[in-house]
Amino acid sequence: MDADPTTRHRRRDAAATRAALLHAARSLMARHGVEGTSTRDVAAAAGVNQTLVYRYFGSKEKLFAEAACAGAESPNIVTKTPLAELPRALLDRALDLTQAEESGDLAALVGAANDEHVRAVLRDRIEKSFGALAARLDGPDADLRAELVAAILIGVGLLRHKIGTTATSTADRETLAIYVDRMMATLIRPSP
Amino acid sequence: MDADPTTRHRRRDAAATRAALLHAARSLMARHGVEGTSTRDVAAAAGVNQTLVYRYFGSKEKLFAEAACAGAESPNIVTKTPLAELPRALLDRALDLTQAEESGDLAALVGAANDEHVRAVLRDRIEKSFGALAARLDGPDADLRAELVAAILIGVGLLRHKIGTTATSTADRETLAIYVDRMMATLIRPSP
Amino acid sequence: MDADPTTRHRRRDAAATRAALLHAARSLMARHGVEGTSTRDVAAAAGVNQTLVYRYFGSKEKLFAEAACAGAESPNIVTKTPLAELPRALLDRALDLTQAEESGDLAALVGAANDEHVRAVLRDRIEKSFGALAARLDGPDADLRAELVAAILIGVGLLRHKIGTTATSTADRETLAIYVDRMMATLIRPSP
Amino acid sequence: MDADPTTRHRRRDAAATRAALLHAARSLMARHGVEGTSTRDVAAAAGVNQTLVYRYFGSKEKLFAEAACAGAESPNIVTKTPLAELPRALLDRALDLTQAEESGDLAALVGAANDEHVRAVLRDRIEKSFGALAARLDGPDADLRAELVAAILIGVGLLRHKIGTTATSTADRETLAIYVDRMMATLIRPSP
DNA sequence: CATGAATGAGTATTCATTCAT
DNA sequence: AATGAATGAATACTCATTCAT
Repeated sequence: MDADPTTRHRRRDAAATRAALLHAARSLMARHGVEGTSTRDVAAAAGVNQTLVYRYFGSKEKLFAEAACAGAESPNIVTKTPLAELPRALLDRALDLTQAEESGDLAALVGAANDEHVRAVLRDRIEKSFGALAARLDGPDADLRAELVAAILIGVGLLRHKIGTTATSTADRETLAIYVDRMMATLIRPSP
Repeated sequence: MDADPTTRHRRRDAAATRAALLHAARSLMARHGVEGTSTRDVAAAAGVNQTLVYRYFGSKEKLFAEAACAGAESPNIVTKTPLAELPRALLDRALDLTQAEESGDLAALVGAANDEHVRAVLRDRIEKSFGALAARLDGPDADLRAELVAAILIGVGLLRHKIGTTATSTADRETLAIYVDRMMATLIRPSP
Repeated sequence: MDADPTTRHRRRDAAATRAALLHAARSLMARHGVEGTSTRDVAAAAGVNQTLVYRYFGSKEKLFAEAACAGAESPNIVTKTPLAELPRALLDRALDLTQAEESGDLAALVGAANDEHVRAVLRDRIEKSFGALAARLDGPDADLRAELVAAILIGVGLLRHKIGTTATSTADRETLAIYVDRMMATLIRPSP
Repeated sequence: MDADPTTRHRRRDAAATRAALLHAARSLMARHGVEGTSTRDVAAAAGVNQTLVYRYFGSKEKLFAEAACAGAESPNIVTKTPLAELPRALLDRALDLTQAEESGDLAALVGAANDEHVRAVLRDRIEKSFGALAARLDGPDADLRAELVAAILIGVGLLRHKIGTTATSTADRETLAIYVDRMMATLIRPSP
């Protein structure tokens, strides 16, 4: 598919270039934050020319804003998983770094959200995803309780993958799941 | 006696200048992250000349590393508060923005930790503070459970003060305390 | 076709820009030394944007190192000129300031060599150029005698063009040639 | 002489501090040039406070200008040494690095003379020292011939101590003296 | 006499961004 | 569609210099 004789310069089509830039942006953003990542870094990681950032996204800020939303299109976990299994499902997703880089890990994005645009995108994204969870919760303060589920994921994800405190980083997933499940259960079950 | 308008040069008080720089660094770091804050910004916020950053701290990185440590000297809450009252005490401290800026709010620091030096300082700080809590916990995985207490504070703090999701930002403190208390209780009480 | 006043951006000619920067660097370096010349000065003298120094050379040091090399590609004088005529030929070249600025005058470079990188380049350059002369000399200490030929050119060049002592600066070239010829003759002729 | 009980802060008297600064300035200037040496470097090398540069010399430029003249007060070599022995005497002085740093080696100063003030001082110094030699020379162009004696010292000194070309750096002094003697002889003897 | 505190202008270097091809 | 050339504003950091004690 690279041998199309009509393309000379064009190894990748536009869509692939865009996607490569978004992927690189997400990955670098998780590690170094928005301000700590240059458009040159992103372009280099994507293997394309720096100016294509501007061709496809208009500005650095817009690139990162779009990078922060992309991947949020699969909130199926939140809406489809039986509530009893939800904590474990969410934890698995949060701890799967590969998927995290692909689809934009919540904790990584929160940790990188020092840019107001990114923050706005992220706010919307969280409210939409966990708003869907709130709709499934009985009892009072459903919105708040749903957001607190997100808070746990964010806190655990940051300690494990960004700060790297010993216990949280080295705990095996099963052990971690026990405590996360207990914490989230207090939020998901209707108040006693 | 500080308002004498005839002085062109600032009051010559090394300790006060250092402290002003640290305070400004902590405040800006919480809002814009380390990479998003310039030494000029810090100096301007502190009302002192930019070069004093270098006179007193040697480099931007060292300034922020020290800013991330400072304030950790009061872990009395963690060690002295009765366990039953600890969740509320920790939450109060985390939500008190004034004190947060003074003494280095945990969530704010985590959100700004895109710099490896800052991360290292923060890791040590968390492990020391919450290691002291772990020592008070009965049952297995005390270290992990203590760190998860920190995770909750970080998650809630970031949602409320940095991302600003609606429910968490607007919840009154009493309501928030109910759920935080329940979550933390599952960690603090010996496992059933 | 270079004088079109409607172009805001300079003519896009990478080779010309590089060359202009090298030329400016050599010229300023001769007058103010490496440490005394800023990249802004160089860019301004070349009429180009300062950042192009970094695009084309990577750093100030590399710019000046390359400036110190360039021009050494014409050691034909040393290898081709009959030995009897060599002193005059070398003197003419050393006193021709126009050519000196173009191709990197020996004395000027030596006078500017307070940077270790520049010194290294210059050392190699002198050893190569005057090593070729040594190969043509009969008798003992050929290498040393060849380098002493260079020493004379350096000493005379510095006194005449940099320090500006009266006699050496105002002497006409013919008179100077008499004495330089005598001095060099003692080096070039096989020892008696 | 340090135990005077009436001095508290004053380890060195004013004259000693001045001298220490001049000594340090000369030494650093020879190695890194004027522009490459900061007043802080000088003060540190002299073991005194940086501001004393301004107390004693008024400015960096004046410090270095004075450093460039100091030490020139012993032109006895030029005036007293029998002409036949002069080349060797001058060479010995030029190659004695210890004395060079103390009294301001000619070549080192020339190599550092990228500052106009320093150049002016140096010009005067050379013209005075070697003007005294000119007065002893018979025949035409005495001034020029005397300056060319200086040129040889400068060229040899720079190659040997600053650039470090192999032959000149490694030659033993006796061998070097042979050729320097021959070169200078063509200048000192009345023209044939 | 000596020193630490403070300053503003400058340095090398990198950034996001635009132009021309 | 894609690329190299060019730009101006910013960044971290250093300098020579002055003030206050």
